[in-house]
Amino acid sequence: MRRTKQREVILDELVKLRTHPSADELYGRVKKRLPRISLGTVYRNLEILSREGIIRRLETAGSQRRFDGDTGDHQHIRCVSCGCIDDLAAGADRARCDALVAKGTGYRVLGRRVEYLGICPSCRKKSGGS
Amino acid sequence: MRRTKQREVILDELVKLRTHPSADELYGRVKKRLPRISLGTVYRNLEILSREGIIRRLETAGSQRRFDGDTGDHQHIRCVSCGCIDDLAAGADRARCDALVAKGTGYRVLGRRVEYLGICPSCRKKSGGS
DNA sequence: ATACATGCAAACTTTTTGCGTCCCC
DNA sequence: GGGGACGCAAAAAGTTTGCATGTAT
Repeated sequence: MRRTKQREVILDELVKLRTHPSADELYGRVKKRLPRISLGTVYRNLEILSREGIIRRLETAGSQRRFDGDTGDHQHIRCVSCGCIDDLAAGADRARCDALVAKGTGYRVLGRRVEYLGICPSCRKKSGGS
Repeated sequence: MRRTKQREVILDELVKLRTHPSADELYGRVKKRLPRISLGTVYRNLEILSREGIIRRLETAGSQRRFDGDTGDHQHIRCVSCGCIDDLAAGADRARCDALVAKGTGYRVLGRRVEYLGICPSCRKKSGGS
């Protein structure tokens, strides 16, 4: 992967932002340092960096995709009112965990969303994966 | 809420589909029964029905929004290969639960995604909610 | 009768892509 | 020097909206 000024600044801004920005929030930040950068370049680099495992593409709801410069194992908590996303430490317990999360983040916890990820039976058949 | 043929057919198709369709998959189905219906009507009704709590708008990743005719408490499992989404019974345990889910669904379970939902401190301040 | 819903098309938002030029290795 | 990356602009893809007309209550 080639090292360009644009890629470097995009990564730098993403890592230091900690707010899980969307592509064009990040574009706004980066443009202050590289006024001639294009939004397409931001998208292309976010795509490449996440494919390489250097950043993480968040799988959250909402109309825009969000990105995270922290690839460590952690979950998120999202405000249903303003949509902001904060980090949560990796471990998690269950019912009583809500209280811990609330205490740790200051959020009023309304619920949690759990979605399993896997390979469905028909895709397993196609690719032969066990 | 007024009872129209369009709304009725959209709801009927969504409830019987069980595949968590996107708006335009549903549009395709509904159009077989009401050939003159427009995609805009499908979107408008999905919005109204979910606002009324009659259907559920799924908060999953992916570029398209998906809808669920089953509003009962349950989670989902999604195939990272083809993107299909299946239902999961409400309860869930943890590590050993992966095996149960795998056995129950036939999926190869790769992981789970947990995201808490709540009201962030700054929104709590604004609306005064405890 | 009238307020709400529909069909259609245009507008919007977010993301992707084609193309000619540029620059990192 | 060559291939990946860039900027720009157009295209895609998904969703929302304005408006004139239709229809459920």
